[in-house]
Amino acid sequence: MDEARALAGFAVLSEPTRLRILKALVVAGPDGMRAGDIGIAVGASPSRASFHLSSMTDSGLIRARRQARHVIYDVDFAHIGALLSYVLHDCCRGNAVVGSCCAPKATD
Amino acid sequence: MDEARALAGFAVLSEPTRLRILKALVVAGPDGMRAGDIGIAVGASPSRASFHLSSMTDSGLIRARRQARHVIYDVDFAHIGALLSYVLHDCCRGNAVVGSCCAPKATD
DNA sequence: CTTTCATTTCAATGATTCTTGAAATATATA
DNA sequence: TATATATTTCAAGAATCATTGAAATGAAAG
Repeated sequence: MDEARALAGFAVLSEPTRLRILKALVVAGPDGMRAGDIGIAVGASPSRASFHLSSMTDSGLIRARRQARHVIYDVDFAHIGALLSYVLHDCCRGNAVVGSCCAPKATD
Repeated sequence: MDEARALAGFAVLSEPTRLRILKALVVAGPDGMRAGDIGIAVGASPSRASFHLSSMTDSGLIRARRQARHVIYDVDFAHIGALLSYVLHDCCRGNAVVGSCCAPKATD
C-alpha cells in the first residue's frame, strides 16, 4: 500500500454514494451483488451507480465479475484491510502498546 | 460514528497534504506536534497547513491545544479507530470468521 | 506598551469532481 | 436474426475544493 493507492482508496470512501455501496458490499460479503441491485440499494440511477462502481474498481477496493447478463461486484477485503492499516502504520514511533492508543476500538 | 462523520473523516484522508499530516501525527503519538513543525514536515506553507489542520480538527480526527506561543496538534485515536471500524461494520451479515475475510491484515 | 513570533483568516483564482439523460455496448431469449 | 435486458459510456453543466499571498489575530518578551 503506497500513498497514491491510499489516497485513491480514501477518496472512494469520502463520497456518500460510494460509501453506501461499499458498506452494502461489505455486508453482502464474498457473494457480492449485481450492479443493478447495488444501484437500487443505495438509491442511485444506473449510470450513477456504474460511474461510481467504475472508480471503486479502479481504486482496487472492489472487483467485478460477469455472470450471464449481470455484473457482480464484491469487496476485496485484503485491499481494504491494507488500506485501513495504512493509517496507523508506525504508530507512536512503534512504541504503542496494543490497546493503549492505536488499537481500533469497536464502533458500538 | 454516523455516516456524515465517516464521510468527513475519509474526506480528510483523501487529500495528500492531510494524509501526510495525519501520518506524521500518528507517528508522533500522544506528544503531538506544533503547527509550524507539521507544515515543515509535510512541505506545506503555514497558511496551507493551518487550513488543513482546521478541517481535520473540525472532522474530529485530531485535536488542538495551546502551549505558550505554539499550538500542538495530536491524533484522537479513539475517533480514528471508530472511523476505520465503520467500514467493516456488519461484515458478511455478521457471519464472518475472524481471519477469513474481514479481518484487516498487516500492510507489510 | 511596543515588538516579535506563531498561527490563522480572507478573497480570488484554478482545478477537480458529481450529476443527468440519452446513446451505445454486451448478453441472452424467441 | 430480431428483441429484450443489464450495464456502461459520453458530453455538458453545476458544485465543491485546494492554493496563494497578504493581512489580522493571539501570546510572550523586552
